[in-house]
Amino acid sequence: MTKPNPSPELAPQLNRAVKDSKAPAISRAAAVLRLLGKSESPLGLNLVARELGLNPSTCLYVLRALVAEELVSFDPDTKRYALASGVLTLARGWLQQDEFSSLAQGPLERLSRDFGVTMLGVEIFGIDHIIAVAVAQSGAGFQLATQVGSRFPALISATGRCIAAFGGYGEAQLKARFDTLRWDDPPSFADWLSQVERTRETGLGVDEGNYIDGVTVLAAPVWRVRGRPSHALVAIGLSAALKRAGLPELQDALKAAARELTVKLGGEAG
Amino acid sequence: MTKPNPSPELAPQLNRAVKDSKAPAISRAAAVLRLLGKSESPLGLNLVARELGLNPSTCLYVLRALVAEELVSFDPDTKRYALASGVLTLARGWLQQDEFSSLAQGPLERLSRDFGVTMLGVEIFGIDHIIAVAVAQSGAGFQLATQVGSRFPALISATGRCIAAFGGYGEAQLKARFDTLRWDDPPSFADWLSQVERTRETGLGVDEGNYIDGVTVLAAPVWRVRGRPSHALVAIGLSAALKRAGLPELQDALKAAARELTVKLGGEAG
DNA sequence: GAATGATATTCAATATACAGAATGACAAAG
DNA sequence: CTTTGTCATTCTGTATATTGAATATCATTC
Repeated sequence: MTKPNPSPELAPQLNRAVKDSKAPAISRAAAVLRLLGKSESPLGLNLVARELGLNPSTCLYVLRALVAEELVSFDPDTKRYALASGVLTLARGWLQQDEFSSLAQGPLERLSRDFGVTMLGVEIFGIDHIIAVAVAQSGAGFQLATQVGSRFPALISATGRCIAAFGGYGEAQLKARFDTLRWDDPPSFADWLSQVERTRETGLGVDEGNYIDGVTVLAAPVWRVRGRPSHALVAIGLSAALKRAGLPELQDALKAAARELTVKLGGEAG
Repeated sequence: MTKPNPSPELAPQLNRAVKDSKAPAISRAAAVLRLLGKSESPLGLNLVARELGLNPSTCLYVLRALVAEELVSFDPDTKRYALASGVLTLARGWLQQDEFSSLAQGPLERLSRDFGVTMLGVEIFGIDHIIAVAVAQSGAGFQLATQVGSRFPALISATGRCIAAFGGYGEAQLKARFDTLRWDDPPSFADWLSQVERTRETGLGVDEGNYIDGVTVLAAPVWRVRGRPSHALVAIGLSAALKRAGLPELQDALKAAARELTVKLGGEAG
């Protein structure tokens, strides 16, 4: 007889992390922070505890400690917990240290302004995922808002073509990942592979409305070390607007910026 | 006989946090994250332990747990630890939830573009400090770079005039804080008070080269609830360039944007 | 190549963080 | 007004996270 399990839980993965760790409280704290970060609204103690499979008592102490560290805010009236701006201060420390994000910010803003597109600098974590580490919005017209810290599957959209083209992964491995992706208008694996091949030739990943309907995404790889790209520069704009703004010019400018960054980071393409 | 204390330490405050906490590991983890965030470069285990007054052994487990949670990165060759991009993902969760930062981003980008200035949205934490929670850079010309998460003393610069003007703090309290501030060109307390008075009349904080030589800063308060301002919109630009761009127009636009945000947040000035 | 000093890491005893039960606090339903 | 249910919080014994010493690893110097 197992216990009734009234709501879906993130417990299993957390339990694995807690087991064999010499500092389980930290795993729990991280899980709580992530849960609060995902949530739309502040959460009560029991909800957090249930969701993570924690003992409410333990969970209370975790939350109290996080509140004391100003990573979590607590509303005494509603007894609800939410992320506090302390997490921003941590993020700032990372941003300052990260060479890529520091170097990329300027070029991203220039491209964003010149072509009226949203620009991202992303860090590539193997074949698994990418994270937006620098953002520049055009400010004009529609905004395709993405925030720093946003996480995407590695093989999605234009960056995905770059990672597939230059990451040195086997076709079987790519296929397995590819099949898990969600697109507005999914390309066939064969089509996608030929686009990847094109990316290998041109040095530029292109996604024309596959990922998001009516939106064109371009991505140019950046190398910190030889081997596989560590980052990418990404341009995002409405397909119609991009044609007007001069797609070829943007493509060239994007590739040039990526090349320049690769040099500054001491890397080398290929 | 106390132990020799070869290097300055952050230990005391951490020890206080650890005492009486039911989750000391979390306090330690937070301290480690902050230390790594402040550091220019990756740090070794012993350095971290010494700086925080932790047992190296304990510190190792803390760092391992943080690495497992992808909040800290570890270079096996150099055995150095640094913040990892996981902290960005946490920050993103906060940004998404925070009503002010979501609502402010658009207006900030518009003002930044229209007037060629760096724009900040800051959250006010009483008389103690403020944190930049939204940033828009002009991209053109010199950049006065400030990152999301940056922390400043509450009473400094233009925002300081707003907080002093509308925070309802006593003069003695203000004086005490004021005396701790560092400016490029410090105003006298009397001068500063009269500027605060002006801010109370005009609804706009102005700092002309006090905080940073040659740089003018404007700040307009935003109210989430009646009482004292919860946030502010800040414009930063080279004094010379701002005069050319049309300072009065920027002042009006800034105040208008702040008023609009106050309404959207359901607040009320005063 | 041995010795020194600095690291990082493991290990075993013990102070204590944690789980579970019990108690308060509060709101909604009867 | 009482009951019922949910939620937050306190309390207590015990499994275990923490500690400090011991060990391992690696440069650096002699």
